Amino acid sequence: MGRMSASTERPRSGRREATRRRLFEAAVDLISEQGYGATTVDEIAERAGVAKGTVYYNFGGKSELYTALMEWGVTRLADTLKAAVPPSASPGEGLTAVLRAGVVFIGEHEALARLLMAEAWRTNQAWYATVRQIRTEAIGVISGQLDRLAAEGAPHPGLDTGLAGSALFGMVVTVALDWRTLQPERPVEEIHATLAHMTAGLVGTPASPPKNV
Amino acid sequence: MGRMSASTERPRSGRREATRRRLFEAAVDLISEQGYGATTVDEIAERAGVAKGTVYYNFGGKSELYTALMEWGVTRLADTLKAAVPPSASPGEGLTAVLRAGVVFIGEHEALARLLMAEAWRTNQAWYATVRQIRTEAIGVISGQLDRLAAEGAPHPGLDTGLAGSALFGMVVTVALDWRTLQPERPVEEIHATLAHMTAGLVGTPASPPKNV
DNA sequence: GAATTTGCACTGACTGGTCAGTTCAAAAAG
DNA sequence: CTTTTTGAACTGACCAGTCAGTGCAAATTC
Repeated sequence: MGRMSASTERPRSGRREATRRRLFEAAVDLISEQGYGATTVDEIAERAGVAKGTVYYNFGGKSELYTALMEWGVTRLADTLKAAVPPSASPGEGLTAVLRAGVVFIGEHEALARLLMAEAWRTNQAWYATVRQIRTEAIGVISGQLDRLAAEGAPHPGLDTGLAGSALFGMVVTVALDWRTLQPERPVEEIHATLAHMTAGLVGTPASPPKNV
Repeated sequence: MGRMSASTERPRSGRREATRRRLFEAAVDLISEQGYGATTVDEIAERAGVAKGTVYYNFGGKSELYTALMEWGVTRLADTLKAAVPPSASPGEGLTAVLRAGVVFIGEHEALARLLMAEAWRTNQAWYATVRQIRTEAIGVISGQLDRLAAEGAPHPGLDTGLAGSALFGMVVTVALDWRTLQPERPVEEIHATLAHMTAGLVGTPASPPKNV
């Protein structure tokens, strides 16, 4: 009658969790560089400092590792974006905050961002549904701010906020990756300033008075 | 020693050219769906209606075929964008025209666009330099219009047009692929209208807020 | 509290299939 | 005659996935 280790609880030692994370990190680096097909399980295991069998023990197979990796990564992104909007923020401030958070996140998780852009479009892969769903979640955070803007009677009431959200998402990721790739020494602020310039028309900045339509 | 003809191209027999194009088209479809690593040379040859040996006769190997394919594809995109701007167009019109051309191109060459997005960020591959260079060319067409806008004293004179060009590029590709993937039945005009909405602030449209179609 | 059991987490040599690339004789096209 | 394509057989490297075995800490028993 010792401790009843209920089936629901597993705070065991955290070892497994740590192993998984090391595998994720190794896989993100390698796959973002080489692509999924060109990256071998042996490589991933070696980089993670783990035996090959461990991959199969933890995930069941290469593609399952990859699916889990995507889920892990995109969830982190979505959570970061969600957390970036203070509840008190105005719609315009909220949008700006989300975009900035996106740029910062990508600056810090470059490999993951490359992966997201590269593999998100492979419609017939096993992981496609997962990636798509969580990606939509991330975009939803952006679209949410756009909805609030629209509700307040922003410059463009007829805007398709879903599509516009995905547009801004693509814009942020592309700009951020170009930044990391071509001019990594530039400060984040400059990147974000450019994005702010470009979305000024949407927000209807007081600086450049919106000409009402 | 075989003689090297001075010209880089050898259009002598149209047959070879036709074979190459069929191989390109087959390869684009298959690789965009499955990825490079998962697509076999046998598959490509079969889809193209050609013998396996023909691939090796024409390209020398799988990776060379792929590099040539990339070059072929990205060049077509860049050329299309360049051709989309009428010499007489105002900067604002020019920008709108380029964005529309991008959306249309992607609508018509979906597989190619997927492939381009997937491989554009794989910095250490053999074909990276090629893709990057021509991608820059494509973005340059957009940035060129932005430069003209800036010269005319558009709303945001301090804008980094290079970065902004890549932002718009990413926006167009992302929106267009989302469109093809999630709501392919929507007419192009709606997609383009959303983009026009979003760039209205850049162009500083005094008289042409795009009407809903 | 020592001895034993349980089972989780991990290991790494091994296997069986897959596929890029080779080769070449011969047919078709030009 | 030359260029291009065919088709099929062959090889050898490579790699996803397997599985019998190790180590270890907590739980259980005596």
